Amino acid sequence: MSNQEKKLTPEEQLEIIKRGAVDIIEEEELLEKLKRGKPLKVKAGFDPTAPDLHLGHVVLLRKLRQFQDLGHEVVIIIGDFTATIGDPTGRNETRPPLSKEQVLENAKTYAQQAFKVLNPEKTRLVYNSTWLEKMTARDIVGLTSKYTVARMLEREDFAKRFKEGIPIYIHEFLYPLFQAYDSVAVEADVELGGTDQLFNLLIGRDIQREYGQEPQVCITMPLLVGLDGVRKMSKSYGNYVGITEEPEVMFGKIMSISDQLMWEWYKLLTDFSDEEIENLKKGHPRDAKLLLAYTIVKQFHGEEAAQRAKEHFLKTFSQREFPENAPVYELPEGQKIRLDELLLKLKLAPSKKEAQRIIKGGGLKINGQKRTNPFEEIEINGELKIQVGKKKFARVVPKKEN
RNA sequence: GGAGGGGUAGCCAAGCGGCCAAAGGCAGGGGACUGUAAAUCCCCCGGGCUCCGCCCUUCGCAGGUUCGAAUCCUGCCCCCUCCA
Repeated sequence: MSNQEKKLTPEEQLEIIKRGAVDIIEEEELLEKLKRGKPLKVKAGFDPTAPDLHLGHVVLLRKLRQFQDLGHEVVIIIGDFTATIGDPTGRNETRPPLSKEQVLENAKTYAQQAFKVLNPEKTRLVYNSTWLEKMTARDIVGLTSKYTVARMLEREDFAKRFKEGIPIYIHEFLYPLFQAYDSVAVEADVELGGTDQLFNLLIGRDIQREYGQEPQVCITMPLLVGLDGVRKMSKSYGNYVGITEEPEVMFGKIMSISDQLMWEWYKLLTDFSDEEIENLKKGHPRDAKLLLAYTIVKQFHGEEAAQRAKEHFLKTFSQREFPENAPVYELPEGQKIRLDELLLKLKLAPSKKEAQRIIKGGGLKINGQKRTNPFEEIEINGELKIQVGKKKFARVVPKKEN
């Protein structure tokens, strides 16, 4: 992504902003705002309950970065107030409210990660507790009196639950209102979110109007589908690629996505133009995927690391070489150990039972040789290159006794 | 406040006195095929024991009945629906 600021006409800016976006409400309003020539305040909210950003967040961050490159200001709202109250949906009971310290800590690492995409100089970080915590009961009543239950129930999720008699808690109505109030507090010109946020973003418009402000323009970005190819990328589904993950890991994860998904990722996570993508589609999908992985890893770890990760990948998986960076374990020379116990010890299996299953199933190779008897004993008297399945490796070296 | 339904392995969901470590599905793991893709096929999927068998822990929690309980009884906790 280029760093330089471009002076573009409002129409040209709009073209860039529209790229990849699902909804823009309203487009004319956005153009109007752009025409004024003043930097816009572009708001996006982040939930500081989990401190790790993944590629799903990056879709949004990239769009924000585009705004910055067009000369606008990004306001990141850290939802620390909501985080200390707990999860609104009531489904994840196991998400305990976070302490103030935790939230601040998370927010810090959050920002650090976000700045791998965003320009720090054009980013303002604000905590919504700053204003939400100061609200009195009277203020809250004031806020809630500006919206109706009927309108709340327009939200698909609420409507469905209402119809099916699944409980909706009162405070769940409060969350969208608080988020909307954030827009009032920062006087947002534009708010960005995932498509699942559309409803909440729209409430922001209404509430801003109620508070005498010009309504924000709402822009939604597609939700990035995760590694499983089905559900949206989320840490809790385990189908994510964290942006702080090791280059090799990141590369490998990206290589494992389906071909179908790959094109979506190209659109949402890279700067390749539509024509370039069309061209790639004509080649071998594997090569396109290698380029995708390389491009994304480069974004977060730099060119050199990306190159290294690619080579590592090719060696290990295409040429099936044993990776040099496999974890090394020392075991006393001469020790005899059963294969299932060895796997357990090397953390290549969660239990002895599982280790036995893997071995019986033909999933263990030692120095390139398949071993299928879990009860076989092996003597440690030389380096062992252990491979479990396709992805797990470890190296055992004998440790001489003194 | 009243009536009814339910809590089973990571999730969904059968089972309703022994043959239940508990059907089936999903997720997951291993193998084959490949491009560590998808699709497909095969195997596995609580833990432990050198293991064609045995032992331990598990069916909301705590007790009880029984030779024997996820299944029956009692109490408790939690969830849901309908009525008020």
